Amino acid sequence: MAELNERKKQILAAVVEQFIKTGEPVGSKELIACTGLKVSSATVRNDMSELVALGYLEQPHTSAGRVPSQKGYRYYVDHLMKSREIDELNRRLIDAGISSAAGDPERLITRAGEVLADLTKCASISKAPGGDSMLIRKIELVPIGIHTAMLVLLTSNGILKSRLCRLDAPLTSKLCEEFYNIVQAAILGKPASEINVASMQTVAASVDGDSFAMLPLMAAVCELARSTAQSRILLGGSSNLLGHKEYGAQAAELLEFLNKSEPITEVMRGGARPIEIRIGRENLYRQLENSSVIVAKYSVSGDDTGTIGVIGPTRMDYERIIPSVRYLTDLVGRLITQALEE
Amino acid sequence: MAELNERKKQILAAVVEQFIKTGEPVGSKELIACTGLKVSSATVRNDMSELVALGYLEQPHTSAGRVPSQKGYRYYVDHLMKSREIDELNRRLIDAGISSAAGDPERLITRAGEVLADLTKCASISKAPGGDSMLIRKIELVPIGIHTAMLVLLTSNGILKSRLCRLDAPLTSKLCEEFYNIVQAAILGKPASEINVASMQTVAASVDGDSFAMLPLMAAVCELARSTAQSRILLGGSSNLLGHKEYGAQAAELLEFLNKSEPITEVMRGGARPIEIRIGRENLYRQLENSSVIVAKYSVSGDDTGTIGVIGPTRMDYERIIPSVRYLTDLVGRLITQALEE
DNA sequence: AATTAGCACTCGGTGTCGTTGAGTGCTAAT
DNA sequence: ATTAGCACTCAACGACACCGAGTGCTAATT
Repeated sequence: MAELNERKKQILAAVVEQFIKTGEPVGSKELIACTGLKVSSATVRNDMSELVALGYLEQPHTSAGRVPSQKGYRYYVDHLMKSREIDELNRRLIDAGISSAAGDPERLITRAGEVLADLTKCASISKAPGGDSMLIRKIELVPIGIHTAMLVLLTSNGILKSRLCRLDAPLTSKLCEEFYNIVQAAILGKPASEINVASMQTVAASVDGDSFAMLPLMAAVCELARSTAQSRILLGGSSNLLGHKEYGAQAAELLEFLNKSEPITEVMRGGARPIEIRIGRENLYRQLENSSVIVAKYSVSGDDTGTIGVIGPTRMDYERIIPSVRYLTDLVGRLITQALEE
Repeated sequence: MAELNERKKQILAAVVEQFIKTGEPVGSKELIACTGLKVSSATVRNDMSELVALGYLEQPHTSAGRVPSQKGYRYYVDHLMKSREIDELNRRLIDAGISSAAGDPERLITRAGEVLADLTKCASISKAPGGDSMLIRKIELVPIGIHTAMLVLLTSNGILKSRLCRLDAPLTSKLCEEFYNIVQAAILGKPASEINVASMQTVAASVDGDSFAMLPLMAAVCELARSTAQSRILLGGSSNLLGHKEYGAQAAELLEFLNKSEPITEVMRGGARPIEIRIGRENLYRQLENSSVIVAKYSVSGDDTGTIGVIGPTRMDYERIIPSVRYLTDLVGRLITQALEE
C-alpha cells in the first residue's frame, strides 16, 4: 500500500473528524477553515481527489464534498486517531454511573450497559461473565410453604439466579436432605452448561427415595442452570439509534436485527484481541453494513469471560468511544474480581 | 348526544374496520364494496357527511375519503365492536406462550409481555405484582465467603430478588444472628415500600452489637426492597412500533418517551375499572396523541396488584387486542395466585 | 515539480406549474 | 328519503427551470 504523505494524512483525519461532527460531506474550503492548513483549496482538492482514487474517501456525487469510506475510517482508527486515553469527563461519568452497583456482578453489567449507551448515544451490548469456565458454586433450597420453595443458584463468577418452584408433593425435610445430596454429588463444581434434564434424570434415578417428588425441583434447577449458562445478552439504549439521521428507515430493520439473540451472540464473539473494532462491512451481517461495532472483553480473576460494547453508525465518535469502552471493561473486570475475592 | 340510526352505525363500524385494515382513508364506493350495503354511494356520502358533522369521522382533505376520529374510535370500541370474546387461535398462542413460565411469578410477567407484544405487533408494558399490599415475606442471608454473602428477598406476591453483598468485616455467625434478629423485628411483614435507609439506621442503632459491620447488609436489604417496591415496568416489543407506517418520524420520539420510567408509571396507573382503554388524546401525554393504550389489571389472591397492557397506534386492531389483553391478565392472575397458594 | 488562481461544469435540492384522478358536495329528478 | 349526474377540490406526481456548493481542469506562478 502506497504510504500517504503528511498532508494527506492530515486531510484524511480532518475529513473523518469533520464528517463525524457534522454528518455532511466536507468540501475543500470547509476543510481549510477547520484545519487551518496553509494551502489553497485547489491543493486540497487535488489531494482529496487522490484519496478518493486510493479508496480512503468517497464522493456521494460529483458536485458534493467527500465522505470517509470504510477503508478511510479504518485507516483513521488504526493510524490517525489522536487520543487513545479516556478523557477526564468520560472517566468520571463512568465511575459515577456504576459505583452504585459495585457489589453485585449482574447489576454491575446491567448498569455498565446503561452507562455506556448514555455516554455514547449508541446501543450497548453487554454480556455477563459466562462461558465454560463458569462453575456452579452454590445451590440453596429455601422452603416457603408446604408446596412451594425457592431455589437460588450461584456461579463461580458471581451470577445469581433465583426462582420459585411449586411442588406436587409436600416439601419434607427428608426431601430437602435428598435434594442437597444430589446437588452435592452431581451439580456443585460442574460447569453450568453441563446441567441439563437428561443428565439430571439419571442422577435422580440413582438416588433412592421419592424421585417423583424430586422432579419439579430438578427441573427448576436445570432451568436455572440453563438460563445462567446461556447468559443473556443485554441490549441497552437501542432507542438511541433512532436519533441518528443516517439510519432513517433502516433503523427499524436494525432494531429488529438487534433484538434477535442468535446474530447478536455472533456479533459479540470476539477474536483473540482484547478489543475488537469492526467497521461497516467488516461485520458479517448485511444489517450492520452501515454500523460499527466496538466490543471489548473483560476478565474475571484472569479468565476471559464477559463482553461489553457498543453498536452505532459507522459515523460514530471513535476517538471518544474506543477509550471509553476500553476503560469500562477494565473497570468492570476489576470490580467483579474484587467482589468475588475472599 | 343524538343517537345514530342503524345504517350510520353500520357505516361508522365499516369505516373504522376498513381503516384499521388498510390504513388508507375510505371512500364511499369502497365502503359499499366492503359492506354489501344496498344503497348508492351518494347515500353513503350523505351519511358520512353527517358523521363528520357529528365528529365521528374526519376528512384529511376535501377530496379524500374518511378516517375515524378519536370520538369515532371511542364509539366503535364502546358500542359497535362485535367480538368481545378472545378467539381460539389467540387463546392458544397465549396459553402456549406462557405455559413454560407458570411456576415463577416474575418470569410469568416477563413472558406475558413478550407474548402480548408478539401477538399484537405493538409494544407491551407489564408490571409485576406490587403496590402497598406487597409485604416482605422472607429474607435469607447465605454466607459465600468470609467477606461475601448473598441476600435473597421474597415478597408476599412471589417476587424474588437476590444480590451479592460484600462486607468490610468478616461474616461471623454472631453477625448473622444479629442480622436475623433485626430482620425479624423490623422488616418481615412490613410493606416493601416502607423499608428505606433512614428507617433502617434507627433500627440498626437500637440493636446492640457491631452496627458498623451490619451496615453493608442493611444497605443491601434496603436496595433490594427499594428495587422490589418500585417494581420495574417491563417494556416489550418496542421495535414493533417502528413497523407501523403512521408513526414515521415520530417513532423515535415515542420510543424515547416509553423508555422513561416516570411517565410510563403514570400511563399504567389505571382507574377503578379492570380494563382501561385510552384512545389518542385521552392519554394525558402529548407523545401519545397518536397512540392508544390498553391496560388491564390482574389480581393475585384477590388484591389488585399488577398491570399488563399494550401501546400501539390509534389505528390498532381493537377487536382482536382487547379480548387478548383481558384474557391474558386473567390468566396471569390465576397462575400467580395458584403458584403462591399453600 | 508543486502550488494556485480562475473558470466552466456537474448535479442534487428546491420551487413552480400543469395534469391527473379519486372522491366529494350539491342539485334536481325519482 | 334516495339516487343519478355533474362540477369542483385538492393531494400526488412528473416535468422543468434555477440555484449554488463543490468539483476538475488548465494555465500561470513560485
